[in-house]
Amino acid sequence: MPRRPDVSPPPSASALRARIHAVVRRIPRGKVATYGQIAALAGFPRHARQVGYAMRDLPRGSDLPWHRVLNARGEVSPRAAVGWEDVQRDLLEQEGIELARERVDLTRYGWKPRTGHARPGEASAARGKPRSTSHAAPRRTRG
DNA sequence: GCCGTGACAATGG
DNA sequence: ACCATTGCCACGG
Repeated sequence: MPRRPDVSPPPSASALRARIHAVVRRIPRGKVATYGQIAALAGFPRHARQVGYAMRDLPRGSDLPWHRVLNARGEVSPRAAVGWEDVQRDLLEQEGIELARERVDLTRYGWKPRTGHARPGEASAARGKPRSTSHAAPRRTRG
């Protein structure tokens, strides 16, 4: 067997990254999700930061809707390369997502993937609740 | 294998 | 509501 793993397919993307990508890809147009939310949905709670790195390492021209990922406050997170923050905001508005004072109202544009059976009406009730943004499992704190 | 870094998050003042 | 501090974790040098 001739040499093999010369340029082997180093997933380069750990299972974690692959998982993150899969979740980000599911964010519907016109909606946004937070880093912590993505991490939790990917099955890795408290790995919000890793989501940020995964986004940062995305190749230019990626088909992932990376612009729909915001921080827990509904803001565009600052990154190393300046200038892209405006690009992200543009992409968001392009989808009809409003930014009030550089901020997106998560209660309105936040993506709520069906986890179980959320009834309508509960949504309005949830508004104003001190949601820990940790989603699903409060486990521990911070993350 | 230890140390510093970082597209995050929660808490307290 | 804003700012500073603390906690968490994978990754790279």
